[in-house]
Amino acid sequence: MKSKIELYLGDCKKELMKIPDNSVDLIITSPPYADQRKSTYGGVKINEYVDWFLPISKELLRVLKPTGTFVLNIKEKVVNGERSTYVMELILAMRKQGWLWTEEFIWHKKNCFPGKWSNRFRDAWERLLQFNKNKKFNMYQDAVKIPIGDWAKSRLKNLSETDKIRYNAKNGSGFGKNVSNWIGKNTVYPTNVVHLSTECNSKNHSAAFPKELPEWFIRLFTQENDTVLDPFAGSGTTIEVANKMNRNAIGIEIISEYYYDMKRQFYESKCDSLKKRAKDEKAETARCYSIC
Amino acid sequence: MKSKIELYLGDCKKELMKIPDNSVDLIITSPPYADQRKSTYGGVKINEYVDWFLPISKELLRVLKPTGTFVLNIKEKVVNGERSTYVMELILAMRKQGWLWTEEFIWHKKNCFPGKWSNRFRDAWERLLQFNKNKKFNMYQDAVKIPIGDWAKSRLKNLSETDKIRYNAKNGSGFGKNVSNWIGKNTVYPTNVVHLSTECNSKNHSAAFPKELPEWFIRLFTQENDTVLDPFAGSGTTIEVANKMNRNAIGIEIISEYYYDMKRQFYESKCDSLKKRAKDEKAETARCYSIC
DNA sequence: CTGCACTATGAATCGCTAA
DNA sequence: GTTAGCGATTCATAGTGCA
Repeated sequence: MKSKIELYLGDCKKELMKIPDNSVDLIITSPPYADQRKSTYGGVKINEYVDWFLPISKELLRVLKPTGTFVLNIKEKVVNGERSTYVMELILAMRKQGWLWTEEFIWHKKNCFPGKWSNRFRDAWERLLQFNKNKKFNMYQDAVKIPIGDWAKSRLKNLSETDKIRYNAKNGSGFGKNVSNWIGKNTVYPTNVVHLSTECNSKNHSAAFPKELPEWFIRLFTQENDTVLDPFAGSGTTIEVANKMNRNAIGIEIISEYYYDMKRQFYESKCDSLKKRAKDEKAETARCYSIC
Repeated sequence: MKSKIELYLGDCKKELMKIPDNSVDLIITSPPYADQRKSTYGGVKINEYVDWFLPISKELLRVLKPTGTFVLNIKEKVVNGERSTYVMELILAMRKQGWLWTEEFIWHKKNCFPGKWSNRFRDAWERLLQFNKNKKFNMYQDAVKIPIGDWAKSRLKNLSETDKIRYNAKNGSGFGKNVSNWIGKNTVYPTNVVHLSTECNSKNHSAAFPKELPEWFIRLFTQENDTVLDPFAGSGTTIEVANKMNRNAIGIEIISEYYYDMKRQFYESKCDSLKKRAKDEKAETARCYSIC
């Protein structure tokens, strides 16, 4: 089964209406932040941001499967020397709308934007807000396990007698451990702090969304042939990653330049792979060209 | 000039009234989180938390100098599968009270609490909310610069693959115990993500945060002989650090056991230092003992 | 005094059972 | 219905003691 790509050109509030109820497994997106990227998106004003986003999140709530997850990458900007509060207000409003605010992951940016100000340091993190429809949702934790820390190598080399049996914490918390369970273990589960670099090679689009970010959440919250939606697709990072991971991808983009860039990109890559296959199989390449 | 320690036993809402207006340069504290530490602090209920805290923050606003800073360490817990929203509601309420919410630092905990659940990962971060009275406040950024350059570069070059995955940007976020050693070397300003371990002391009461945390903010927001206040002093980590850094320290603690522990601790250390000095100067030690 | 082995434990969370 | 208590689960770090 081949995974599909669907692209829509237009305002996502309207385009989302074309998507059926309960059909998407993961929504992951980085909407235009308030009052930023004015030159491209026209800029949503800070005090209008919540009102602007709520109709969209309402549609997202409709199209998401009950077991699905919505990951919202956002960070409030500084206004008049203060962090503005629209993100917090948005969370409160979305909960009233019916969303569950399950978790807040932190994206710790390794190489954050340079700069120096007298009253603040560089901003090295963004919010990755996890919303769900139900308390029960799909999560595939084993898909994102990471290598165990170096401490384990020396720690697990020689086990004491107490290590081999269950050790119960003395503080009465009921917490204990059995270190010997860790023998042979090479990987552990990550935490809610995601630690990635920003990408410098972003093309025209100003969003610095490294591929690893959607990749991590796609692995965590979907399986193959599931459907991933990015209602602010931009240059199409999420769509590209989802497709490579054999997930069906739906992208909506309001700016026609980005939309056509995506079309070209995914056509071309599809074309390339057809060409390659055709060559490999020594089949006629003409058919490929006619498709492209 | 010798730095002073003032300790108060009692509810900080009342004890704060003894402190004059505009007299404190830095407030740094970690109040009991909602519904946590029940065994010691009785536990403040989530839906009463904002109402409980606002009278305290009102007093804090009064005692803080116009150029001063308030750093609040807090993190919301999970309730019914959702992150609770009381911290966000507190921020919104404190802004109405007159506070400026200048910044949110992230404390990325190196050794977070273990555990495994089907629907979430371990929580590895806490909020460090920075509030101010005015847009202009004292900030001594040079005091917290961290090293970069040949040392960091060569260190980074030789990382193994697993190290690369797990590497926690020492160049952007960490800060060590001997920052003074690095003066003269290549240094860079840190970011708004701080990366520290929780402390694993085997003392009677667990310190809420590692010494490096108040140390960092005291360096960043105060100079010698400034005044640091911790209205939830607990075992006295902040007080101890402030005193060692030659800042005047004010601590308030409601639990008499902790209060008397602090008294004893700071008496003893004062006594120890007097003893030492007396020995060094070959003066009579009897005077010291009479003080203790 | 350095290095290694080993101990202790930390603002946790979920699901079940009992009242 | 609702709440309160208990068992199970888990990783990385600092501190201590000894060679």
